[in-house]
Amino acid sequence: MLADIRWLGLDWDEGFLKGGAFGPYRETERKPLYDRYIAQLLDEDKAYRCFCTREELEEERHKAEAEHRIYRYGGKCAHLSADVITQNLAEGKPYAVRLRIPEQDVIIHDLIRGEVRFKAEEFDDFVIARQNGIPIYNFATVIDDALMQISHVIRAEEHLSNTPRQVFIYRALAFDVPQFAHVSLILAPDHSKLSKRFGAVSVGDYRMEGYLPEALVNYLVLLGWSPKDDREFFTMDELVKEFTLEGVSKSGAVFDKKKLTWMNHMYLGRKPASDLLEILREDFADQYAVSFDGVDESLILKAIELTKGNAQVVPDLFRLTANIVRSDVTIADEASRAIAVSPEAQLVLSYLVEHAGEIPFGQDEATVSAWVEDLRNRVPLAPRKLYAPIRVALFGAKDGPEIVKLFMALDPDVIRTRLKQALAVASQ
RNA sequence: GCCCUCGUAGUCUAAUGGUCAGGACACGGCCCUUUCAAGGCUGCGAUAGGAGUCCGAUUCUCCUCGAGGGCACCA
Repeated sequence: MLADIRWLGLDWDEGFLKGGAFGPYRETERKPLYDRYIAQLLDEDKAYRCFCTREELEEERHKAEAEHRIYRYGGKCAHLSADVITQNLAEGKPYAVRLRIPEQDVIIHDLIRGEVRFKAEEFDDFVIARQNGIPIYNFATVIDDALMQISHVIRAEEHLSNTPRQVFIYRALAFDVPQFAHVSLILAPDHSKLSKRFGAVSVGDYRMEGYLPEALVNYLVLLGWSPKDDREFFTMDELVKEFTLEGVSKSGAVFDKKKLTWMNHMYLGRKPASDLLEILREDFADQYAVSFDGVDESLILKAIELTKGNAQVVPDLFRLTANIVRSDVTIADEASRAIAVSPEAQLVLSYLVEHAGEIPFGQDEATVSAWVEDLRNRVPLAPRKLYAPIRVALFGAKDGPEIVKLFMALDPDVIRTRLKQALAVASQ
C-alpha cells in the first residue's frame, strides 16, 4: 500500500519505514503507550473493568432485541466494589475495559458537513480495551492522533458515526479534540460500494491496467472536489496549492471509468516517449520482452512518439507500436482490409512502387511533407482515397500516425517492402 | 430496527433568494483535417416528490421517497 501511495506521487511527513519525531509507528510497538493511558483512565475512575463474559453480554443483547429496545450495556460492572474487583483480579478473571460515558449530547463541528449532533442515549459505556489487553481501534486511533499532534483528521464518511465515541476518549484524557472533516465515499456505477465485482479497486490494479498516476490522481480529486473555475487538469503542485476543504462536495460520487480513461488518454499524449518507454519496461516487463525483443531502442522511442496520442492505456502502445517496430505488417481490421483491396489502392501503390526512387528518404520533414502533398498532382484521386491506402500499407490500419511521420520513422527498406506487399494484396 | 450523512442531466460537478441553471465525460451533428485522436462550434439532457416561508426558491424550513454509511471485546 505504501508503494501504491508513492507511485501516485504522494508523500508524507513521517511514519513507518520513514521515521520521525513521534514514533514508533507500528501499532504493536505502541502497545505500552496505549496501556499507559488505559491505566490512567482506570486510575481516575473514568473507565472501569468489566468482567462480564461474552455469553452474558450476548444474552443481554438478545433480550434487548426481543423487547425491541436499543441495546446498551447494562452497567453491571460499572460500580463494583473495590473488594470484588480485587477478588476477581486475584482469581484471574479476564476483563475488558469500558469507558464511562457522560449523559450528554455530542456535537461534531465537521469541516465539510457542518454541525452534526448525536444524542446522548445513543451511547453506552463502550469497550476501549479487550480482554487480551489490546485496545480497540477507536481508542488506539485517538491516542495516536493526539500524541502525534494531529490538527486535522480528514477521512472517509464511514467514520463519522464513530467520531462521537472518539470525542469521549479525547475528553476523558483531556486531549485537545482535533478538527474533523469527513469525505464522502466513492461508489460503483450501481451505487454500491466499490468492490472486486466492479473490477479494479486498488491503486495497484489501475497501475497494472496502464493508467498513469497523474491521470488517476487528477481524476480522483475531481470526484469530490472542484476548483473555483472550470479547469480540469491539475498537476500535483497545483493541487497542493489550490486544494481547499471548502471545495469538497458532500455527496458520494460514482466512479466513471470512461472519464478516467479519457483523462488518461490526454495525459498519455502529453507524456514524453522516454517516460512511457520506462513504464513499459518496468510495469509490463513480460509484454515488453515479447514485443520489443531485439528492437533498437531509438526505433521504439520513435514508434511510441508516433502512436502515444492514440493510446487509451499504456499497454495499448504494444499494439500500436507493433506495426512500426516489426519488419512485417498485418492489416488489423476489416475496414482497413477493405481499403487495402480497393482499386484506388492498386492505383496509388503501383505508382509508389514504380516511383520508389523518388521517395525522399532521410530528408527533413518539410521536404517529405511537400513530396506527400505533391502526390495529389501525380495520382488522380481525392485526398481521402489517395492517402488511406498508403497508411494501410505502411501502418496496417486506416487509423494511425500521419503519413509524413510514417515515411520518416520507418526504415527505407521496410517502406519499400511494405508497399510491395500491399500492392500484392491490392492486385489479388 | 435505531442513528448519521447525502440528493442539480446517464456520470463528475458549478452557481444564485430574482437575466437562457454554467463546465466536463458519454452520446448525436457540423467544422478543421491525408485517417484516428486532438481542437473549434453545436445538439440532447438536470435542480427527486410534496407542502410551507417569501413579491419570488434549485437555494431557507418541514415531510415523503431514494441512495450511502454507522450501530462489535473489526479496522
